[in-house]
This record gives sequence, C-alpha cells and structure tokens, in this order.
Amino acid sequence: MGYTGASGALGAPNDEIQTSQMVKSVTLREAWSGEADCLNCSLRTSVLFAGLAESDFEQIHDPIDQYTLKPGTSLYHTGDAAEHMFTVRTGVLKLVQYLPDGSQRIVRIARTTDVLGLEAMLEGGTYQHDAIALQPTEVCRFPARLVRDLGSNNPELHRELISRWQRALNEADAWLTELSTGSARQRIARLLLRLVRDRESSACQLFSREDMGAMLGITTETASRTIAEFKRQSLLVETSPNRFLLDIPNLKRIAEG
Amino acid sequence: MGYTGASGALGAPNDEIQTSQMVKSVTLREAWSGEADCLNCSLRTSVLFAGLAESDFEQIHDPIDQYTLKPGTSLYHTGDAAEHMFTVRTGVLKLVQYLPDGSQRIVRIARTTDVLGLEAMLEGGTYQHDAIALQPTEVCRFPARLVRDLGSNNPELHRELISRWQRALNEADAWLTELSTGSARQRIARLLLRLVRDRESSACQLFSREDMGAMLGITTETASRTIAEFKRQSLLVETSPNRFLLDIPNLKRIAEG
DNA sequence: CGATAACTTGACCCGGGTCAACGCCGGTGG
DNA sequence: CCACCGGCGTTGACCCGGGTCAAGTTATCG
Repeated sequence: MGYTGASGALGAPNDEIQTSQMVKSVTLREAWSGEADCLNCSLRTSVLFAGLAESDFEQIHDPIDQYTLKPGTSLYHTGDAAEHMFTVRTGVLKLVQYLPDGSQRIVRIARTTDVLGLEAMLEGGTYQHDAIALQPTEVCRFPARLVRDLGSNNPELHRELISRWQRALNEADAWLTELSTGSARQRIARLLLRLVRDRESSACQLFSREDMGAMLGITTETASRTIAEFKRQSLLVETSPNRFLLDIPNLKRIAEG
Repeated sequence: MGYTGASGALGAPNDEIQTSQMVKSVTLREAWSGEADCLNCSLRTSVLFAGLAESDFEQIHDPIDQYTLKPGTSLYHTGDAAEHMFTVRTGVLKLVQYLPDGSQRIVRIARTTDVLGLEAMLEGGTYQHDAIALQPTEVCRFPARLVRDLGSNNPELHRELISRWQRALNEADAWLTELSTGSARQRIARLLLRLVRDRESSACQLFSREDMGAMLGITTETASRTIAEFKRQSLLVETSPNRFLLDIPNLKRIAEG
C-alpha cells in the first residue's frame, strides 16, 4: 500500500511523518558526491545551462553540488521551501502527491536532462511533490537565486526555463489523457511505449508493480496481472530481471484500442 | 459521444475536421466586441497586467481586443500557431485534448482572471488544447509579442507569468490526483467542491453530464446517475435548472472516503 | 409545437478491485 | 552454512462498481 523505502531530503535533517507511516530519514549530506564542473559537463549541450557562455560561469559563486541518490531516497518533500532546482544526470525519479486517505499518486517522472523543482523560480515557493529516486540517480543542485539571477540577465536561459515549464505542463496533460484514460491494458501499453520513446532501442527497465499502479491509477495486482499477460503473449521479453524488450507495433495496437 | 456544438477559432476561418465529426466553423470575428480599455479594466488588479504602470500602457500599440464567446465556440484549436494569449473576464472554458480513438478528455478549465495560451510565450509555440466556451464567455486577447516584450522589461509582469505557469501546473497535477483517482462518487464530490472553492456562496452552475464525464474519466451515464443520487440525498439542491447549492461538509466526507 | 439534444433510469455483465495464498529471492542472524 | 523473514511479484476466487446498450423523460430551440 504505502511506500516504505528509505527517505530523506536536503535541508530536512530531522525525522518526519509521511502520510501515516514513519520513514527513516537521512540527510542528503550522505548523498553528496562533489562540486559540479559545469564547464566540462557531458550534458552541457542538452541541460538547462546550454545557452550560457563561459563568461557566465565566472559569475557563479554559489556552489553547484552533485548528489548520488540511492533508490528510495527523496530529493525533496512536498511543502519544503523550494530553494534549489535540480537537473537529472542519470537515473529516474518519481514525483509523488498524496491524497487525504494516504494513498499516493505519481504525477510525473524525471529522467536524464529533466529539470526538477521549477517551483523554486517563484521566490517563497514550496515544492509541490515528493521527489523520490527509483534507481541509482545522479543530480546537480542549483541555488534558486542563482537561476533566477542568471535567468533575468540571460534571454537564452530565460527561454530555456520557459520551455522547461511548458514541457512539464505537456507531460502533466499527457499523463491525464494517455495514462489515466482507458482500460488497464491500454494504460500499461501506453506507459511502456512512453518509456522507450525517442530511444534507439526498445529496451527498458520497468518500475515496481506498485509504482506502475500509482502512475496509472490501478492496483498493484492489476499491474502485475497485465504485465504477466504481456509477457505470456511475448509483447514483452524479459532480458534480465525486470528489464524488457518491447514489441512496439503490437503494443501500439493495444494502446490505441 | 463526441462534442457536437458550434465551433470556430481565431485565425482559423475555414472549415475543418475535428476528430471524426464535422463542425460548423465560425470565425472569431463574429465574437469581436471591441477594443479593450485595460487602464480602466475592472479586473485590473487581479489580472495579468496588474503590475503594469500607466506608462507601460502607453507603449502598447498592438490592439488588445475583447471577444464574447457563445457556449460551444472555441477560442483556439490544438496545433494552431500560438500568437495570442487570453485572459478570461467572465464565463468558463474547457481545455480539451483528444485521444487517437476520438474520445475527448478535459484537462483543465479556465475561469475569471485565468490566463489561456501561455504556450504563446515560446516563440513558434502551438496551442496544446482546444479551448471551448462552456458558458457565455468574455475574453481579452493579447498579441504574444506584446506579452513577451513587456515581460522581458518588466520584472513584475515576468513574475506574474511565472506564477501563472506554476498555477497551471498545480491545476494539472490536482486534476490527476483529485479528479482521476478514486470512485466515481469521490471524483464528482471533489469536482463539485472544487467549483465553489474560494467562493463566498456554495452555489454553482454545473457542466453538462458529458463534460463532467470527460473531466473525471467516467461515462456520461455514471455522471448523471451520481448527480441524480446526490440530489436525492440532498447533497445538492437544485435552485434553478442546473444550478445547485452544495452540502459542503457531507460532500467533503464523500470526497475523502 | 414538433424536433433534437440533454438528462435519467433500467438491465445486464465484465473489468478490475479486494482479500488471500504462495513462490521467489536477498538479507540477517544464529 | 542454513534457517528465517520481510518484500515483491504472481495467481486464484469472489464480487461489486461502473461500462454498455437501450428506453423513456424532460428541456431547449427553431
């Protein structure tokens, strides 16, 4: 039912209650893996700061840190003061909201080059989700002030931020229309296809059945049953534990119903 | 099944196909109701341009027009070049996306002081929804260039735009967690409560059962049945055709289940 | 006042929610 | 090294919410 992995958030060092269950809390300090070298970042061209000139980087005095998150660790929590933005270098995180009854709904996921914590663009903003790593995940952390200041002087970055915002909105809308509409079979097929979109290979790593349920608004059992059925029908071929190759054309047939 | 009202979009004067059914097309020209007088706008303090000084308005040369939309008329269509932004003066619009199978999903609604067409902030952007009036609706239309130019010079407006974006994102997430999760009873209760939030009275005008279904991911029949049941249980009191008073406390009980 | 759309209700039945059992690890401690 | 245990995935049995199809009724509008 509820999520029970390890948890902890940057700047939230103390224990805390999380929707009806206690979780072991760990400061992100433990996840710290060094100061980032943005100038030589391998993601430089695709990441948020693509448009910055070398001279811009000289103005950066606040530290930009890198973190390595273990699965189940959280980057930030709902309601925390949003003082940092993040970009994902590797791995996957889920953005979770909780309902009053304690059940969780995953409203988006973030992968390589995605930006997290856009809420920090508003001064005084707070995070609207829990961001929790689903795999070993590396992120870079920027002070919100830094991004705001650079953004107001640099039209390139400014446009990039706007574009990220639009992308997040498009994602949100797509989760509604694609992943919360239709039969369980359709939703799962659409989720699978989405995982390999704009990828060279049809290989993908699956989420836990519980997380899939929380993404699609179905139960863990239905997620499991459907995935198992897809495997039997060879729509999915399991190459290694929980890694699959997809039969894209046939999954598309199912997705559109 | 599909929506069948009148339809037409600004800058899209010709007939067009709309997801498997033809609709009568009408230019927005017919809906034109004058040039806006922003300086003396009654919404001046709550609307997008709240932060602009009188001097800023002098720089505005492109026309800002007002339109009055009849129910069923569309303001813009998915894929149209986004060259204008809109604010809603009165009335309600739905933002619709269509699935490959032709069914529609309403991903958001816009009401007084809400901003539509933020997509226009990206140059070269296209609208991501169909925006269709659900009631007699008045909107103001701003050239996107104007908003972009003013925004880059005016930090106040800039912040306001960011804030609007964040609001849209929050709305989108809420539709997922509140309106696409749980039983039909719960979803409808949550939708009703949402309609009267931050309102003095508990009175509200309901949507068509079909639209409610498209908002909640349920069928027209289930929407109708549930509303009828709520009426029988006096959770809703019909004051005039399709206008209701809500029993807020008891609806809250249902909403949280 | 006829026509068309929107709403309501009934009957039927199936997808998927619920509860429970079981197998398969990977980790922990004796 | 092995026994034990807690998670996670899978599967079965059951049954209910809500989808589907089909009237019938009530608004709305020309």
